[in-house]
Formats: sequence, structure tokens, C-alpha cells
Amino acid sequence: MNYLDELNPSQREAAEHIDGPAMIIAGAGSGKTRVLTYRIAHLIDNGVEPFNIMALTFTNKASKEMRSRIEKIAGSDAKNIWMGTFHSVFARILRSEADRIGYTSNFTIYDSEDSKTLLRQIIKEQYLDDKVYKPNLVLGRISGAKNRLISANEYLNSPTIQADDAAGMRPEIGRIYKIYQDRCFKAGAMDFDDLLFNTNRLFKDHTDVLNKYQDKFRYIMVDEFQDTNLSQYYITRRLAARNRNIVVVGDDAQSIYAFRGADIQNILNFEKDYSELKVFKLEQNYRSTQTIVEAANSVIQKNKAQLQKNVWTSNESGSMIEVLKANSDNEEGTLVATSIFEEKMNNKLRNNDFAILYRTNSQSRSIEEALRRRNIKYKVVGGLSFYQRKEIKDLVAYLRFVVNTSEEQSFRRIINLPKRGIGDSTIAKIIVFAEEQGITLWEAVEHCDKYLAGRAIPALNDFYALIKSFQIAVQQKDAYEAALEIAKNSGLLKELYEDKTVEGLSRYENVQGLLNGIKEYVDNPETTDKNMGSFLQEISLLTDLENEKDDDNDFVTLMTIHSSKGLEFKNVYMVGMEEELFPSQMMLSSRADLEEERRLFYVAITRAEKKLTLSFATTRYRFGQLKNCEPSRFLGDIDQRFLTMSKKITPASEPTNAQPPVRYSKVATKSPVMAKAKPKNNHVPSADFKPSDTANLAQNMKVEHPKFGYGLVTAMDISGTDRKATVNFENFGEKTLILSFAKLRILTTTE
DNA sequence: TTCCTTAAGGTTTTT
DNA sequence: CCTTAAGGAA
Repeated sequence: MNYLDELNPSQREAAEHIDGPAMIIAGAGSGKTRVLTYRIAHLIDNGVEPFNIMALTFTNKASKEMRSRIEKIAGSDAKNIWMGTFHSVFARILRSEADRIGYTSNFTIYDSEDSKTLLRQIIKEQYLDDKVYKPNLVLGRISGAKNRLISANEYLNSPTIQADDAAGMRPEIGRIYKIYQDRCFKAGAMDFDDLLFNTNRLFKDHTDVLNKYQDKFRYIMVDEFQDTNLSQYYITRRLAARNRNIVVVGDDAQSIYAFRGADIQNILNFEKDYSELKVFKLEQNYRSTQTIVEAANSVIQKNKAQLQKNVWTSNESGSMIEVLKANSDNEEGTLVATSIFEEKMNNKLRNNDFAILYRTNSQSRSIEEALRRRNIKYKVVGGLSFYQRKEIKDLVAYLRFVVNTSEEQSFRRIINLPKRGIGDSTIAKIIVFAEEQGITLWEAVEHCDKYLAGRAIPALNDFYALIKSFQIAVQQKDAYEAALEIAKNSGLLKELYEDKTVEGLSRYENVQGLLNGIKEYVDNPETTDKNMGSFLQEISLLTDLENEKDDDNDFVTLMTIHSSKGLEFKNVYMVGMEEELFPSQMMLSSRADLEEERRLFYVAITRAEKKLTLSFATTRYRFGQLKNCEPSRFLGDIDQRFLTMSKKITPASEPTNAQPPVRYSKVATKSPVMAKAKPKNNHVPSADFKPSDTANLAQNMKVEHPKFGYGLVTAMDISGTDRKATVNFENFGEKTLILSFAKLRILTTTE
């Protein structure tokens, strides 16, 4: 029971809460996951069975983190807790209850890529312009509707929505939604949003099923509650309706998934839905230095929409937040890599103590190159994930199709892969026939001799026989054996093996990696169901291969801010602090969007325990084009007394070796902060400019600098090896100059 | 039907 | 810069 002693009074109070609804408002770094995991341990100690507990998170990463923490304190009991992302937990439930909503348990899960491909097809078939009906945009609308539990029919029947789409010059979205939904259903497929939507439908229409799970999940916990959308909220509400044992943990300041339908309103609704609600507040930050906590507070204060909270810490004040300025994205990478190298040396740190965060995945490239040059081990989280690679999707498409032959997307992918002489025109005929007869494409292939002639028939018959043999393999063998047979006999493996290019080699290795992953899945003693269907279910919601077997696991972590949520690192580098990149230009249009970006910045800052470094580049390659960049307005949102500009790592082209502390303008409107601090018109030195001997330079002397113009010496520093002078320039503000480098002309001696 | 060349367009963030 | 779609030739 002594683990509870590790908590402070308010944490402990929250962790000891057992029955009834509760909400824990937890500031960044206040130990919320700790409270959550200790609460679970406490529940188990008080006789609650692990299998009666459900703990929900939003990202795989968070779920993994929570699981490992719970395993540490609850031991093997933890295995029986239902824990995972909303999507994975309810996909599992849908799989066992699929027949209740007209699906089979082998339903396929479409990722966004699959969804977009299907939408592109539909838009084309409907003779709509895909410049107007951009798949991305349409998917966004459909997803938004599903997250608010609006079905295709309700979408079509809603006057407001229809008016909305009409006003946006896209009146056909509703029709596309309907067709898309029908096609998914016919294909036995659900997209990400369907997993939640259909769970709601299942619980709403089938009380017996709902009762069963209400009985099972007597204790429900939701982490990162501020990120729930309506669909998710209703699921938890339904499940908790009987026992009312639901505890949610959240922080409105860290709400960063509004783009996915997350709604802070859920926090307010929660208070309404549970009148007996207990609220706990955790405000003490244990993670970060005072500098970081207060800097983060100064940023979040700029937001209008927020619940009042007072996050504080008793930790040491710590080092200043360093700002690195680079001339290009590549130089930014170099500066960061160098800085990490030096920090490691000076403070005896490991790679694991560092994280590099960025707004968009595409920013990782330049950083990676710099780290490689410095021989620093790193790992990129997210990005083009393993399961999105072409060769992996190809093999997975085979596996999917063999398990679910109704599924059209996979069919199209594999029908002529590898090339077997079934071209576009043949496929078009198959589609027409299937449509006329009201049968699936697969059934149309079976009867291809009825409407085709010539070479296509034997090719299709071969394909049919091939898939049939795979189906037998899947029935008789475990997932690994079957996958191996499919990879070999389909010709995929052979084709990749014969490709001796560098890319071909790595593709081959990736496929081998997938096969190894399947083997691991099958060999895992915890896997109860070793067949292919169950494996596919498992992986369709994963983004990366779990390959934590490396004994060398000391690496710098690279990831987006979004994936960093919930994690912490001693030293954090936030790169790409530039206007239009962060905040993203997509988010500049509305106040709400900008505030979400600012919360994102808040999340980034609060990942750091000891030291935070912000960097920006003045130029950056975008679409292969060199673009000028301006420093992010967010640099101006931080209380300036926490910032310091790096001295050591100033680009060589600068005339001075020492950089003064930068004063960012606090105006957060359109004006780029740095532009104000640094007027563009440089001083033109006097014709007779000649540097003076500065040996006798003293306070209050007037000087001229070739670039900064006229100024007054406000302070001298002769303590170190380098003599430095602080000069207040008329047009450039205060600068600290190292006298051995700076060229100064003394204009006056003391007044 | 396939393969090659060219054009175009795309970068938010996650499940 | 990258990848993917489209168009044209073999």
C-alpha cells in the first residue's frame, strides 16, 4: 500500500477515489498518469477485478506508456485490464458483436489512405470535379459528421448542413457520404470513425449488448479527456450509465485535437451529466524547472478560452530557454545536433535525455541528416509509418482480401500485382458485370468466362485459384505460416527479391520485417487467437512495428508535438519556430485555430524537464523551393525574461561573436516579431570609419559600429578572458560585444 | 497491356 | 523536393 505514500495530498485524494464519477483537472506535469495508474492499483487492492476495469487513451503511444507503468505497479494483474485507444478497444468489441450490426467479424478497417482512395473513385464515378471535391476535404466533412453521430441520411436531411455545403459550393458531399457509406458496408469495411460510430449504434440499438458491457466494465477511466469527441463521449456515457463509476482526467490547456472533432464542451457536459461529480485539481508541477513552468504559463495566458488554473512548481529555477537562430533548415539541424553533442558532453547525458519536436513530420529530414553527421543515434516516431509503406500495404492487401473477399480496395490493389496480364479494361469489365449482377467483384471473377473472352480468362482463373488456395491456408494454418505462403506464392516476395536496387533491398527487408512481426504475434503466449483475421484486426490500428528488441535503445527521439503529448524529456528542442510553419498557415484564419496552435506550443514547452531550446531558420526549403521565413509569433508570447539567444553557436557570417539577448516584440498580431527587433536598413559607416583601440573603452562612451551605428556604452565586463562591452545602439537596441572581435570607433571620451 | 516520360500537385497534426 | 496521376509509345 506504500505506493500511495509517493503521492502528494491532492494526488492521493484523487487516487483513492473509488466509486462514483470524478473529474481530475490536471495541469501539465502534475502527475496525472501517475494518479491514474496508482488509482488502478488501488482499485485492484480494494477487490476490484482487473477485467472489470477499462482504461481509454487516444494515441497508441499514450496507451503503451500507461500499460507499462501499470505493469510496474500492478504486475501481471495488469494484463486483464481492458486498456488501449478508443479505436482499438471498441474495434475488439465490434469484432465479437459484428453480426448484430450486419458485419462479419472479419471486417476490414480502412485507414485514411484507404478512405481517400475510395472517395477518389466515387468522385470520379459520379463525374464530379476532384479539384472541387478534394478527397481530403470530403473525408474531413464526412469524418466531422460521423464524430457528431450524424449518419449519411441525417446528413442529407439536415437543412443546415445542406445549406452549409451549398454555400461552400459543394452540394454533393452528402450524396458522396451516402455512396461511400454503402460501399464501405458492402465491402465489409469500417473506417476509423465508423469504429466509434458503429459502437454507438451497437449500444443504442441492442440493449442486451450494452447491458453486457456495462456489467463488464464497472470502472471506466478516460485519459486526456479534453481530446474526446462527441462520439467517444457518448460511448463512455452509455457504458457508465449503470454503475456511474467513471473517472476522466484532462487538461483544457492541452487540448490539441479539435481538428479531429475533440470538443472541450465535453468537460462542461460531463459536469451536467453527473451531478454527484467529484472534482480534483492537480496544480503542482513535478516535471519541469520554474523557468519552464512559468514560461509555459506566460504563453497559455495569451489564450482567451481557458479554464483558470494555477500551475506552479517548487523545483529549481533552472536554466534559461535558449533560442537558436539559423540561416537555413540544414543549419538549424546542425545547430541542434551540435548543441545536443555539447550538452551530452558537458552534463553527462544520454541520448535518451533528448527529444526534438516539430510541427510537421516533413521537418525531420534535415534534422536527421545533421544527427547522422554527428553520429548521434536517433529514432523517428510516427511519420511515414511502417504500415503505410507500399510494399507492406501490398502484402497486407493480400492478407485482407483473402480474409474478406468482399473488400474492393484490396482487390483493386492485388488483382494485377505482380503483373499477371489483367489490365484496366479487363478490370472495368469486371466492375460493370458485378454491378449489373449485384455481386461482388470476387464473385464476378469466379464467373469471368460468362462475359469475357481471350487471354483474360485464364489469367483470372489463375488468380481465382491462387486466392482460393490462400483461403485454405488461412483456415488451416496460423497467421504466420499463412502469411509466409501468401508472400511466397503470390510472387510478391520474389519480385522484391529480384529488385537489387537499394530501395528494393529495403523493401524486401520491410516485408521480412512484417513477416517477423506476424511470427512474434503468433509466438506471443498472450495471443489467444492466432489466426489471420485476428492479426489483421490487431495491426490495422497500429502505426508502427513494435520492434523494441534493440539492445541499443539509447537514442534521441524525433517526433511531432502531437505524438509527444504525455511524454517528458530532460532536454527538449522545439525546432521550426517560424510563422506559417508554427503556427501552421492553415491555422491562421480563426482565433480558435490559433489558440489551438498555442496550446500545442504549450504542450511542447511542458515536455521539458530541465532545459528547453527553441530554434528557427530564416530560410527553408519548401516544395524544393527556398523560402524566406520569419520567426514565429509564439517566440513573442513567451515572457522575454526566460529567453536567451545562444552565444556560442552564432553563424560565422555574423560580424560579432556574441549575440545580445533578443528583445522580441510582444505584439502578437500580424507583425513578425523579429522584424521589429531588427530593422532592415543597416547603418552605413562614416566614410572615415576606422576602428579605434578599445583598450581604454569605458562606460558612457559614445561609439560607432560599422553595422549597428551609433550607441552608448552602458556596461563593461572584464571578468572573463574576453572583454565585453554592452552598448545601447540608437537603432538596434542593446548588444553585448566581445571587444577582440567587434570593430568600434570611439567618438567621445567621458562627457 | 505495359512501360516510360511528363505533369501536377502536395505538408498540418492521429486513429 | 517528393510522390502519384495521366498520357503516349512500343
